[in-house]
Amino acid sequence: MNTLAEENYLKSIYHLSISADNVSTNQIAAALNTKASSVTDMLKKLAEKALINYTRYQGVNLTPSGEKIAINIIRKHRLWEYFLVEKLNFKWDQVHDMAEEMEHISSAELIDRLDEFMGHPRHDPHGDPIPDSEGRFKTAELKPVSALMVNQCGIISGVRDHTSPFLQYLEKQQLTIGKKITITDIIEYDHSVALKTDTEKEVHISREVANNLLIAL
Amino acid sequence: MNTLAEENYLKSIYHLSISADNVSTNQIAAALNTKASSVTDMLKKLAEKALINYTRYQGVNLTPSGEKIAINIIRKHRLWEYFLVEKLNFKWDQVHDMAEEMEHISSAELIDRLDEFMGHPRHDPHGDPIPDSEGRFKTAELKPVSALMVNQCGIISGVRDHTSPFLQYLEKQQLTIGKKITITDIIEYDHSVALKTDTEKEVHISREVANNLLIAL
DNA sequence: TGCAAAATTTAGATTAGTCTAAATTTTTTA
DNA sequence: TAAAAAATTTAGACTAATCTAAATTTTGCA
Repeated sequence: MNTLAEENYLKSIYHLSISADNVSTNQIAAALNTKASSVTDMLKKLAEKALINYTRYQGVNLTPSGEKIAINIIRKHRLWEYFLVEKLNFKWDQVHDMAEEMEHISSAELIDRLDEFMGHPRHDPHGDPIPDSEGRFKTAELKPVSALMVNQCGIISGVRDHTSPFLQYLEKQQLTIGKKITITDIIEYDHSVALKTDTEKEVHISREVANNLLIAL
Repeated sequence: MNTLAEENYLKSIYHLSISADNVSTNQIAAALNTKASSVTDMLKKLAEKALINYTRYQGVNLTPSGEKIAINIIRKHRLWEYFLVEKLNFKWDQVHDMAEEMEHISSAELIDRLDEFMGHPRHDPHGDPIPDSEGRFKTAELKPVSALMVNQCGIISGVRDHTSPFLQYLEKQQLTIGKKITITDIIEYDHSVALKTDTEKEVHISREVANNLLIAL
């Protein structure tokens, strides 16, 4: 198997690959809170193991086997997050660090049984899709609230920012996964958005929040 | 916090301390499948951290803070084993290696909630007591079946051997935790034991099995 | 298009944990 | 009770992962 460090690199490369074809050394260093020189060393090792395609100075991308490993770690992370929230009653802003440790538990049998125990959930507490045991999953077409127009409505289905402060703020405003919202006004001046929930609650959110809150139409 | 290696050393020292006051370098090396020289190095580090009392050539024992850490790891191990058997339907002979990884998940809050989720179980699937969040637990006074006399009865409450083959054998003979048994005969020649379960099933076990099967009277 | 800035890699160290082989201490036993 | 055997420690080396500082390559913009 792979070391903990290797797994974390693969996971980071996977996440960074979403928005770019090739991932740079510095991007990885920033994501993992480490130095570029350390990243270079590890990239050589991962390339040696054929988990990434790496050309000096040109950035990297995952090979199919590297991607498979990355997706499996993400599957484990999201299933454990679901477990922590649904079974152990943690809040959605509390579970990330714990899942960060638990995602490295190796047994595939364990994770498949956990999946079954929870009824094969499709999404983690933040709305991110949970890959199945074959690594398959579909990313829903989500839009930020900031992309909607007045009177449009949709269901809160994901977040772009997974940090505690943001999640706690959403929780306080009752803007949680599954809630239906309707845009009531868009303030030209600062691009902030007024909206109401299905319980007729009126909420006013900043442009930044509207950008990080994702909607399924 | 402590590293994974440190935690494993403390746990091993704790387990070995049950049957001896001081634990030797070689005993630890055998338990951890490593070399005596590696153990010496680690003992110096643990002594430096005041987790063990160590005098060169004289073996070691845990300090109160070392013992506290060891018991906490054992608590986590046993709670996860219980989870795996009771919630994920693993057999009692399948869970050791998984729990060996899971015992290093650090969050105390997580383990306390897991404990609560499962209704504060007192014993793991092998009958071993689960320490509470303060590290308290009582070891029941258990006797090996080999210490009983004909017509004595008792409840199967623990095992001395935790290996898969032994546990699988017991399972096949329906000699599992909680079963009530009565000694029907003791064969002088080889010290093997005949017994019957509460379902009137007759079983004949070797001296070795009788030694490793523990009973509460 | 050529040079400065930014990004990346290399070189050389460091730390944790491990190992083998040699040296030392303790224990056993003749 | 002294030598042999066993246990333990020390010395020196190795691997994984990291770091800083210096060297190299790429990029971008004047």
